[in-house]
Amino acid sequence: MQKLTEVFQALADETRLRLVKVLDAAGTGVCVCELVDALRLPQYQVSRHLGVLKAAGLVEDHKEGTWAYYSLRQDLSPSMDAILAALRAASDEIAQEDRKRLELRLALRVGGRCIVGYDPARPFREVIPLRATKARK
Amino acid sequence: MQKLTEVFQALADETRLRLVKVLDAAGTGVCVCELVDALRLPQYQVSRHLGVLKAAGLVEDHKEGTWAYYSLRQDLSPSMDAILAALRAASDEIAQEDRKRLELRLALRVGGRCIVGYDPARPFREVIPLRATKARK
DNA sequence: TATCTCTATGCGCTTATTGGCATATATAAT
DNA sequence: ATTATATATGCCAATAAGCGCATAGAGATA
Repeated sequence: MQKLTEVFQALADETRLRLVKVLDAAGTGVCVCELVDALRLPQYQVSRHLGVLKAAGLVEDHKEGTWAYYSLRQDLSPSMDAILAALRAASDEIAQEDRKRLELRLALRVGGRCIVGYDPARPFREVIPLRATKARK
Repeated sequence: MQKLTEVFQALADETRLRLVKVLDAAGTGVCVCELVDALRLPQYQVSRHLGVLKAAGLVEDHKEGTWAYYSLRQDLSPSMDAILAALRAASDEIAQEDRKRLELRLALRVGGRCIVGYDPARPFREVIPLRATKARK
Protein backbone atom coordinates (compact mmCIF):
# COMPACT_ATOMS: atom_id res chain seq x y z
CA MET A 1 0.00 0.00 0.00
CA GLN A 2 1.06 3.51 -0.72
CA LYS A 3 1.17 6.25 1.84
CA LEU A 4 -2.16 7.99 1.98
CA THR A 5 -0.60 11.44 1.72
CA GLU A 6 1.08 10.41 -1.53
CA VAL A 7 -2.23 9.28 -2.95
CA PHE A 8 -3.87 12.54 -1.97
CA GLN A 9 -0.92 14.45 -3.35
CA ALA A 10 -1.29 12.61 -6.63
CA LEU A 11 -4.97 13.50 -6.75
CA ALA A 12 -4.36 17.11 -5.83
CA ASP A 13 -4.03 18.19 -9.43
CA GLU A 14 -6.72 18.99 -11.94
CA THR A 15 -5.00 17.25 -14.82
CA ARG A 16 -4.33 14.08 -12.88
CA LEU A 17 -7.91 14.03 -11.69
CA ARG A 18 -9.01 14.23 -15.32
CA LEU A 19 -6.72 11.36 -16.18
CA VAL A 20 -8.02 9.19 -13.38
CA LYS A 21 -11.62 9.93 -14.23
CA VAL A 22 -11.21 9.22 -17.90
CA LEU A 23 -9.27 6.03 -17.22
CA ASP A 24 -11.96 4.97 -14.80
CA ALA A 25 -14.65 5.62 -17.38
CA ALA A 26 -12.71 3.88 -20.13
CA GLY A 27 -12.49 0.65 -18.21
CA THR A 28 -9.77 -0.52 -20.55
CA GLY A 29 -6.14 0.36 -21.02
CA VAL A 30 -5.67 3.63 -22.87
CA CYS A 31 -2.47 4.65 -24.56
CA VAL A 32 -0.78 7.98 -24.02
CA CYS A 33 -1.57 9.42 -27.44
CA GLU A 34 -5.22 8.63 -26.96
CA LEU A 35 -5.16 10.43 -23.64
CA VAL A 36 -3.40 13.36 -25.27
CA ASP A 37 -6.28 13.66 -27.72
CA ALA A 38 -8.95 13.09 -25.12
CA LEU A 39 -7.65 15.73 -22.76
CA ARG A 40 -6.14 17.97 -25.44
CA LEU A 41 -2.95 18.37 -23.51
CA PRO A 42 0.68 18.27 -24.62
CA GLN A 43 2.14 14.78 -24.67
CA TYR A 44 4.83 15.52 -22.12
CA GLN A 45 2.22 16.68 -19.62
CA VAL A 46 0.15 13.55 -19.99
CA SER A 47 3.22 11.38 -19.72
CA ARG A 48 4.52 13.20 -16.64
CA HIS A 49 1.23 13.16 -14.81
CA LEU A 50 0.73 9.50 -15.60
CA GLY A 51 4.13 8.94 -14.08
CA VAL A 52 3.00 10.62 -10.87
CA LEU A 53 -0.17 8.56 -10.74
CA LYS A 54 1.84 5.41 -11.33
CA ALA A 55 4.29 6.30 -8.56
CA ALA A 56 1.34 6.81 -6.24
CA GLY A 57 0.12 3.34 -7.08
CA LEU A 58 -3.10 4.45 -8.72
CA VAL A 59 -2.46 3.39 -12.29
CA GLU A 60 -0.39 0.77 -14.03
CA ASP A 61 0.96 0.58 -17.53
CA HIS A 62 1.52 -2.15 -20.01
CA LYS A 63 3.82 -1.61 -22.94
CA GLU A 64 2.98 -2.86 -26.40
CA GLY A 65 5.61 -1.85 -28.86
CA THR A 66 6.12 1.86 -28.51
CA TRP A 67 2.63 2.27 -27.12
CA ALA A 68 2.07 2.47 -23.39
CA TYR A 69 -1.39 1.54 -22.26
CA TYR A 70 -2.37 2.94 -18.89
CA SER A 71 -5.25 1.77 -16.74
CA LEU A 72 -6.51 2.16 -13.21
CA ARG A 73 -5.12 -0.48 -10.94
CA GLN A 74 -7.66 -3.13 -10.15
CA ASP A 75 -6.07 -4.24 -6.91
CA LEU A 76 -6.67 -1.06 -4.97
CA SER A 77 -7.53 -1.20 -1.30
CA PRO A 78 -11.13 -0.58 -0.20
CA SER A 79 -10.07 2.83 1.05
CA MET A 80 -8.74 3.70 -2.37
CA ASP A 81 -11.84 2.39 -4.01
CA ALA A 82 -13.92 4.64 -1.77
CA ILE A 83 -11.87 7.59 -2.92
CA LEU A 84 -12.33 6.65 -6.55
CA ALA A 85 -16.05 6.31 -5.96
CA ALA A 86 -15.99 9.84 -4.61
CA LEU A 87 -14.35 10.93 -7.83
CA ARG A 88 -16.92 9.15 -9.91
CA ALA A 89 -19.69 10.92 -8.03
CA ALA A 90 -18.22 14.28 -8.88
CA SER A 91 -18.66 14.33 -12.63
CA ASP A 92 -18.15 17.76 -14.08
CA GLU A 93 -18.46 19.12 -17.57
CA ILE A 94 -14.79 18.79 -18.39
CA ALA A 95 -14.83 15.13 -17.44
CA GLN A 96 -17.78 14.60 -19.73
CA GLU A 97 -15.99 16.20 -22.65
CA ASP A 98 -12.88 14.19 -21.92
CA ARG A 99 -14.89 11.00 -21.95
CA LYS A 100 -16.60 11.97 -25.16
CA ARG A 101 -13.35 12.75 -26.95
CA LEU A 102 -11.82 9.55 -25.68
CA GLU A 103 -14.78 7.60 -26.96
CA LEU A 104 -14.38 9.09 -30.43
CA ARG A 105 -10.68 8.38 -30.28
CA LEU A 106 -11.12 4.80 -29.18
CA ALA A 107 -13.47 4.32 -32.13
CA LEU A 108 -10.42 4.74 -34.37
CA ARG A 109 -8.82 1.64 -32.96
CA VAL A 110 -8.32 -1.37 -35.16
CA GLY A 111 -8.34 -4.77 -33.57
CA GLY A 112 -8.61 -3.16 -30.15
CA ARG A 113 -5.32 -1.37 -30.62
CA CYS A 114 -4.38 2.23 -31.11
CA ILE A 115 -3.20 2.69 -34.70
CA VAL A 116 -3.27 6.42 -34.96
CA GLY A 117 -0.33 7.81 -36.77
CA TYR A 118 -1.34 5.65 -39.66
CA ASP A 119 -4.80 7.08 -39.95
CA PRO A 120 -4.75 10.15 -42.23
CA ALA A 121 -7.81 11.63 -40.51
CA ARG A 122 -6.13 12.29 -37.18
CA PRO A 123 -8.70 14.31 -35.30
CA PHE A 124 -7.94 16.21 -32.11
CA ARG A 125 -4.22 16.27 -32.58
CA GLU A 126 -3.91 20.00 -31.99
CA VAL A 127 -2.44 20.71 -28.62
CA ILE A 128 -3.86 23.43 -26.45
CA PRO A 129 -1.40 24.55 -23.80
CA LEU A 130 -2.88 25.17 -20.37
CA ARG A 131 -1.20 28.51 -20.03
CA ALA A 132 -1.09 30.21 -23.42
CA THR A 133 2.01 32.21 -22.56
CA LYS A 134 3.00 32.82 -26.13
CA ALA A 135 0.37 32.73 -28.83
CA ARG A 136 0.97 29.97 -31.30
CA LYS A 137 1.22 31.08 -34.90
CA MET B 1 -18.81 22.43 -2.24
CA GLN B 2 -15.11 22.85 -2.43
CA LYS B 3 -13.05 21.88 -5.42
CA LEU B 4 -11.97 18.30 -5.12
CA THR B 5 -8.36 19.11 -5.89
CA GLU B 6 -8.31 21.54 -2.96
CA VAL B 7 -9.62 18.88 -0.64
CA PHE B 8 -6.99 16.41 -1.81
CA GLN B 9 -4.35 19.09 -1.55
CA ALA B 10 -5.46 19.74 2.03
CA LEU B 11 -5.20 16.04 2.82
CA ALA B 12 -1.83 15.67 1.12
CA ASP B 13 0.06 16.45 4.29
CA GLU B 14 0.94 14.20 7.18
CA THR B 15 0.23 16.76 9.86
CA ARG B 16 -3.14 17.72 8.45
CA LEU B 17 -4.07 14.07 8.16
CA ARG B 18 -3.23 13.67 11.83
CA LEU B 19 -5.41 16.64 12.66
CA VAL B 20 -8.34 15.30 10.67
CA LYS B 21 -8.02 11.86 12.20
CA VAL B 22 -7.83 13.11 15.74
CA LEU B 23 -10.72 15.51 15.24
CA ASP B 24 -12.71 12.69 13.73
CA ALA B 25 -11.95 10.47 16.72
CA ALA B 26 -12.68 13.23 19.22
CA GLY B 27 -16.18 13.75 17.93
CA THR B 28 -16.33 17.06 19.74
CA GLY B 29 -14.75 20.43 19.16
CA VAL B 30 -11.12 20.55 20.23
CA CYS B 31 -9.23 23.73 20.90
CA VAL B 32 -5.86 24.53 19.40
CA CYS B 33 -3.85 24.15 22.58
CA GLU B 34 -5.33 20.71 23.13
CA LEU B 35 -4.35 19.76 19.59
CA VAL B 36 -0.87 21.13 20.20
CA ASP B 37 -0.51 18.78 23.14
CA ALA B 38 -2.10 15.84 21.38
CA LEU B 39 0.12 16.07 18.33
CA ARG B 40 3.14 17.56 20.13
CA LEU B 41 3.63 20.16 17.48
CA PRO B 42 4.37 23.88 17.72
CA GLN B 43 1.27 26.02 18.09
CA TYR B 44 1.86 27.94 14.88
CA GLN B 45 1.98 24.74 12.89
CA VAL B 46 -1.30 23.48 14.29
CA SER B 47 -2.94 26.81 13.71
CA ARG B 48 -1.66 27.10 10.15
CA HIS B 49 -2.66 23.60 9.15
CA LEU B 50 -6.07 24.04 10.70
CA GLY B 51 -6.41 27.13 8.57
CA VAL B 52 -5.71 25.08 5.45
CA LEU B 53 -8.24 22.45 6.44
CA LYS B 54 -10.79 25.15 7.12
CA ALA B 55 -10.17 26.79 3.75
CA ALA B 56 -10.68 23.41 2.11
CA GLY B 57 -14.03 23.13 3.86
CA LEU B 58 -13.10 20.14 5.96
CA VAL B 59 -13.23 21.65 9.43
CA GLU B 60 -15.01 24.52 11.09
CA ASP B 61 -14.18 26.55 14.16
CA HIS B 62 -16.15 28.12 16.89
CA LYS B 63 -14.57 30.76 19.08
CA GLU B 64 -15.13 30.89 22.79
CA GLY B 65 -13.18 33.68 24.34
CA THR B 66 -9.60 33.31 23.20
CA TRP B 67 -10.13 29.63 22.64
CA ALA B 68 -10.82 28.31 19.16
CA TYR B 69 -12.57 24.97 19.05
CA TYR B 70 -12.14 23.09 15.79
CA SER B 71 -14.24 20.19 14.62
CA LEU B 72 -14.86 18.21 11.47
CA ARG B 73 -17.68 19.67 9.48
CA GLN B 74 -20.84 17.64 9.80
CA ASP B 75 -22.37 18.77 6.54
CA LEU B 76 -19.84 17.14 4.25
CA SER B 77 -20.95 15.64 0.96
CA PRO B 78 -21.20 11.85 0.65
CA SER B 79 -18.02 11.89 -1.43
CA MET B 80 -16.20 13.63 1.36
CA ASP B 81 -17.61 11.24 3.89
CA ALA B 82 -16.30 8.36 1.84
CA ILE B 83 -12.88 9.92 1.91
CA LEU B 84 -13.03 10.38 5.65
CA ALA B 85 -14.11 6.78 6.01
CA ALA B 86 -11.01 5.83 4.05
CA LEU B 87 -8.96 7.81 6.53
CA ARG B 88 -10.64 6.13 9.46
CA ALA B 89 -9.82 2.74 7.98
CA ALA B 90 -6.14 3.59 7.81
CA SER B 91 -5.33 3.87 11.49
CA ASP B 92 -1.61 3.93 12.10
CA GLU B 93 0.40 4.00 15.26
CA ILE B 94 0.88 7.75 15.24
CA ALA B 95 -2.86 8.31 15.03
CA GLN B 96 -3.34 6.04 18.02
CA GLU B 97 -0.83 7.97 20.09
CA ASP B 98 -2.41 11.23 19.05
CA ARG B 99 -5.79 9.98 20.13
CA LYS B 100 -4.43 8.77 23.43
CA ARG B 101 -2.73 12.05 24.23
CA LEU B 102 -5.83 13.96 23.25
CA GLU B 103 -7.90 11.78 25.53
CA LEU B 104 -5.63 12.54 28.46
CA ARG B 105 -5.71 16.18 27.59
CA LEU B 106 -9.48 16.31 27.33
CA ALA B 107 -9.67 14.74 30.78
CA LEU B 108 -8.26 18.00 32.14
CA ARG B 109 -11.28 19.92 30.98
CA VAL B 110 -13.60 21.47 33.51
CA GLY B 111 -17.22 21.86 32.63
CA GLY B 112 -16.51 20.58 29.14
CA ARG B 113 -14.12 23.45 28.49
CA CYS B 114 -10.39 23.69 28.08
CA ILE B 115 -8.94 25.46 31.12
CA VAL B 116 -5.31 24.67 30.68
CA GLY B 117 -3.09 27.53 31.48
CA TYR B 118 -4.66 27.61 34.85
CA ASP B 119 -3.82 24.06 35.69
CA PRO B 120 -0.33 23.84 37.23
CA ALA B 121 0.09 20.25 36.05
CA ARG B 122 0.29 21.05 32.34
CA PRO B 123 1.31 17.77 30.78
CA PHE B 124 2.59 17.46 27.23
CA ARG B 125 3.40 21.10 26.77
CA GLU B 126 6.89 20.45 25.48
CA VAL B 127 7.11 21.17 21.80
CA ILE B 128 8.92 18.81 19.50
CA PRO B 129 9.74 20.34 16.12
CA LEU B 130 9.22 18.07 13.14
CA ARG B 131 12.58 18.81 11.70
CA ALA B 132 15.08 19.13 14.49
CA THR B 133 17.31 21.54 12.58
CA LYS B 134 18.92 22.96 15.68
CA ALA B 135 19.00 21.01 18.88
CA ARG B 136 17.06 22.68 21.60
CA LYS B 137 18.98 23.40 24.77
C1' DT C 1 -4.55 49.61 33.67
C1' DA C 2 -1.03 46.25 33.13
C1' DT C 3 0.01 41.67 32.21
C1' DC C 4 -0.57 37.12 30.81
C1' DT C 5 -2.55 33.52 27.68
C1' DC C 6 -4.48 31.62 23.37
C1' DT C 7 -4.54 32.03 18.61
C1' DA C 8 -3.33 33.81 14.13
C1' DT C 9 -0.11 35.58 10.81
C1' DG C 10 3.78 38.24 8.40
C1' DC C 11 8.44 37.27 6.90
C1' DG C 12 12.48 34.76 5.18
C1' DC C 13 14.25 30.56 3.78
C1' DT C 14 14.24 26.07 1.78
C1' DT C 15 12.11 22.62 -0.81
C1' DA C 16 8.62 20.72 -3.90
C1' DT C 17 5.69 21.16 -7.89
C1' DT C 18 4.47 22.42 -12.46
C1' DG C 19 4.68 23.94 -17.22
C1' DG C 20 7.31 24.43 -21.28
C1' DC C 21 10.96 23.22 -24.36
C1' DA C 22 14.08 20.23 -26.23
C1' DT C 23 15.73 15.84 -26.68
C1' DA C 24 16.74 10.98 -25.68
C1' DT C 25 15.08 6.23 -26.29
C1' DA C 26 12.79 2.63 -28.29
C1' DT C 27 10.16 0.71 -31.84
C1' DA C 28 7.83 0.68 -36.31
C1' DA C 29 7.59 1.82 -41.18
C1' DT C 30 9.78 2.69 -45.63
C1' DA D 1 19.75 1.86 -43.19
C1' DT D 2 16.97 5.72 -42.82
C1' DT D 3 13.09 7.97 -41.36
C1' DA D 4 9.03 8.60 -38.65
C1' DT D 5 6.36 7.86 -34.51
C1' DA D 6 5.28 7.00 -29.41
C1' DT D 7 6.85 7.80 -25.04
C1' DA D 8 9.81 9.39 -21.35
C1' DT D 9 12.82 12.66 -19.25
C1' DG D 10 16.58 16.31 -18.27
C1' DC D 11 16.68 21.11 -17.64
C1' DC D 12 15.10 25.75 -16.47
C1' DA D 13 12.01 29.22 -14.68
C1' DA D 14 8.01 30.36 -12.12
C1' DT D 15 5.00 29.33 -8.58
C1' DA D 16 3.47 27.25 -4.41
C1' DA D 17 4.04 24.98 0.07
C1' DG D 18 6.08 24.22 4.47
C1' DC D 19 8.99 25.26 8.57
C1' DG D 20 10.73 28.25 12.03
C1' DC D 21 10.87 32.58 14.36
C1' DA D 22 8.89 36.48 15.95
C1' DT D 23 5.03 39.08 16.89
C1' DA D 24 0.39 40.96 16.49
C1' DG D 25 -4.47 40.77 18.18
C1' DA D 26 -8.09 39.44 21.15
C1' DG D 27 -9.50 38.40 25.38
C1' DA D 28 -8.87 36.86 30.25
C1' DT D 29 -6.67 37.73 34.71
C1' DA D 30 -4.65 40.42 38.41
